[in-house]
Amino acid sequence: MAAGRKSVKMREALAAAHLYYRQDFTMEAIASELGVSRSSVSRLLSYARESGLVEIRIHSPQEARSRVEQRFAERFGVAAHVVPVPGKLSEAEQLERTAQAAAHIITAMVKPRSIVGLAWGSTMAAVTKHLPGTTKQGVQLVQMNGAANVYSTGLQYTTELLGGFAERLSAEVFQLAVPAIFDDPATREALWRERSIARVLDMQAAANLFIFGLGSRIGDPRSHIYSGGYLGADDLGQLAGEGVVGDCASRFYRLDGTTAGIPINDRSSGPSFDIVRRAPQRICVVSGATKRDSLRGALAAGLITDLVVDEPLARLVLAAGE
Amino acid sequence: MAAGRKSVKMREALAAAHLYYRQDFTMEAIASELGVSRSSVSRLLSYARESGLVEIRIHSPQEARSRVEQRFAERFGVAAHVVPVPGKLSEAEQLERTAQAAAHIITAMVKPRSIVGLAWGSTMAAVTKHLPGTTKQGVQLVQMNGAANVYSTGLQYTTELLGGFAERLSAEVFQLAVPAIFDDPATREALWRERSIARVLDMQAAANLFIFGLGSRIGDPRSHIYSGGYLGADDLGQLAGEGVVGDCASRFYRLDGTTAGIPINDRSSGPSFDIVRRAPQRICVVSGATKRDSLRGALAAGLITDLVVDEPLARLVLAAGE
DNA sequence: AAAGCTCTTGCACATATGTGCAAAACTTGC
DNA sequence: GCAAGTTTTGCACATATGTGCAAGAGCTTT
Repeated sequence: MAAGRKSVKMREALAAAHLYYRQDFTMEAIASELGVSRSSVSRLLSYARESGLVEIRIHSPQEARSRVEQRFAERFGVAAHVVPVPGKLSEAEQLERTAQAAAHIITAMVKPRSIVGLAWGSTMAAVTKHLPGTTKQGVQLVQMNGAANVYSTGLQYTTELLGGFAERLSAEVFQLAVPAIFDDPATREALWRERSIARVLDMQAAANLFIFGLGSRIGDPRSHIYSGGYLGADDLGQLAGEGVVGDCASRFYRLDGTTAGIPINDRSSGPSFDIVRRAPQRICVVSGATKRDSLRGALAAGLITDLVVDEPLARLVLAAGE
Repeated sequence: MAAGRKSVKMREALAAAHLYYRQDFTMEAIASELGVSRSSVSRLLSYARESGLVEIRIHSPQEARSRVEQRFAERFGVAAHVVPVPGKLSEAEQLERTAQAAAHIITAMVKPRSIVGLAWGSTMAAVTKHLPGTTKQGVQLVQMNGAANVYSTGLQYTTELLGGFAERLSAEVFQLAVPAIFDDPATREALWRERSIARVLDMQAAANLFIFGLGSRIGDPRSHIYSGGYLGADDLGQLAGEGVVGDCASRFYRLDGTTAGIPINDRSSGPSFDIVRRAPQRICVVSGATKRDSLRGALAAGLITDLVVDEPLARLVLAAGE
């Protein structure tokens, strides 16, 4: 009986965790108490941590909040979590660290029965890798923007991404199997009337937590949307002409946060910013200096309530606003 | 500047904790990143854990709740935390374990701006030793029952106990400097009208969390109240005659939870059970087989909402109720 | 400014912990 | 009921971590 085995493991892990973390037993002692080998105890404890049975949280007394975080609160009204990155680190390593911090912050913010909206993207993919497991009840996870493009349905990609996310949060998944950017706005309107799709859109509007990265400025090869066959050459020209600095869930915006008069948005599968702002908590994860203007625009648009950002980028944005 | 040093340490500990617990760095790596020696990092991390900067919590998914805990919920309507104790352990070691578990549960239940009522006793003394530090804001700690007796004012004892508790919770202390049991009920009435005392009594009534152990059956040398000069020989005879099985904050009760007609209660410094039951959460910590009937009585009196108990005692109580 | 004190640091060592590997236990499919 | 496949276990080793001690830094007192 597979389920039985699992629950035995869980109980043992729980017992081991108690003895180890609460009573400061050595693994050796736990081993003899549980009647298994020391290495099994080591593995049980790993399991307990990874599966979320044991949660380690770090409290920052507010005096310890960094200057930078305070200034984000004052200037933009967002709760910033600034991730320090030491010395010279590649952009990829910076992203990893930021994603790791974000994963824990997200886990702490998802409550039982939350409806969580998730915009796919490379940042979110990085976050997923670091999410610890939890045992929250009744969480629902909604995909915010489509991922199909000229070359692929994106199903593989989003299924993996959302699936990873959902597994860690033990959530139910609602996928949005449509193109990221439609060729014809009328197609979107038609699909949006399909009940199977409309149900997902309703859940988006009801989300109480929205988690997203930001597309960076045009031409950045690391943002999927600009390089993955989602946009034609004429589209890119149009975005440049309108002064677009980034996107959030496939919706494009300018440095001042406005979206009006950017035709591509009429073909986007992502939610309008009014829908986004309906969610009470909106966590943005963003890393890397190239995202400076994306972040400035998203802040101007009021998309963000909670920001996870690497320190250099945070400083850049503060400096740019002066 | 002492404050400055402390806050530097805190920031470093926080940074180290992030790198260690979030990013899985080795202490060696953290050391080179922070520019200190590896052993300092080890010490910083200890500090972070002890000071409550890092909190380790253990979640029990309810399927993992033990049979015993479920039966406590069904039979008595209390949330029991059963502490397993392996094989043969002395009563003192059992108490230590139970106290250690209780310390963590208590820490998790104290919220910012809580008013916490605390009944002194040997169980609480054991709990105090294991309380981790926290940085909660605006917690107030109220002594529920006096501790003076024929030989001592009890000030030393309660100051240490409450002080230890308060320090870990960064709470403000309200002591009740009166005898545990008055010789003359009129003295109590008079004192109770003193404004300095009345203020403490008001706080007791306003407590939202009440934490207490239980006095065990008469004659048990481990319960202070029966051996510390609090009660005369005639008092003890009276308690026995009335079928008293234990006390909570110096108030005595019978196996069925009743208190009516026990004259000593009129001279007790502790709160009436009606006052106790006013607190929405009432945590009882109790360990050791001799407390069986004390616990049964306290359960019958409805004093308990959350119970921390060692497994053998829990089983005894369940068996006795059948 | 020196002496005396306390608190912190790094070193070196003793333990404690993580992990690849082969054997064992257990599952599954026939 | 057996064989192939999968998972779990303990062993042995390599690392990682905790801690007593002596030296150093920082602060206080004279």
